[in-house]
Amino acid sequence: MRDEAALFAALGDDTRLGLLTRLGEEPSSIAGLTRGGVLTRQAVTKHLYILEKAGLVTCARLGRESLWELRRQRLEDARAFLDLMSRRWDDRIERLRAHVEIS
Amino acid sequence: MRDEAALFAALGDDTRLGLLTRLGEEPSSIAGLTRGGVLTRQAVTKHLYILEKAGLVTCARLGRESLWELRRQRLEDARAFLDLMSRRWDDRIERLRAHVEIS
DNA sequence: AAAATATGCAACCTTTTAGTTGCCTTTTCG
DNA sequence: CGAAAAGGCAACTAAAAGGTTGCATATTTT
Repeated sequence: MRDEAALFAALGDDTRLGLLTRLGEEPSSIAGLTRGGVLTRQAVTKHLYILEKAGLVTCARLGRESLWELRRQRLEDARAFLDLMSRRWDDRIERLRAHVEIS
Repeated sequence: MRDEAALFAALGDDTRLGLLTRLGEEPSSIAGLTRGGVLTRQAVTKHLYILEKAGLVTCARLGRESLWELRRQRLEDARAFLDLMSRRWDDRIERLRAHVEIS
């Protein structure tokens, strides 16, 4: 279960969140993601690899360019984990409250 | 809106996820969190500060010890952000599908 | 008051991370 | 074919992250 850390770590960077947001609009190539930004192509590439390793994006080669696409499922995974933590906390509060009411 | 990166970055570490999980069970002191682990007290302290800066925990001094507690709300914030991204992606897919059906 | 417990602060070290530059390969297009 | 466009790979740098040790301070506890 604790491979979630890598997932959150991948999300924990401004640049990468920006890339994810753009990929959320539409799949894009490295050159496309680089255009208009301040980073070099290689910097973008490295971030994409990190996102890929975390399972947040996939890449498909298409001729001379590679199309990167968001993997919604992985966002869901992260969300589920946070849900679980929240729920556990709520349960604990509930148990506490119940215990107080008894005594 | 893009202070979410710091939030996810705080979540993106095994040790911190572990601490959060323990704090999800019950509030605890630094010494308490250190006992039974492999890290030094100072390492734990640093992680707690990072979590605090990200808004994920709060600290209340109690005599000679400090009680750290999970802030459920902040988990919710992270979840909401992921929700938003997922939803945007879905909407886009939906738009695409609709467009294809028309043509 | 003295010993023990819980923490704070600061300096230091090592590994990762984020980015860069330079050069080489693969595709496409005029 | 030859130039332009899109990428891959590797080496290098600076800064941040994760940890440690050592020492000082505040609170209990006996």
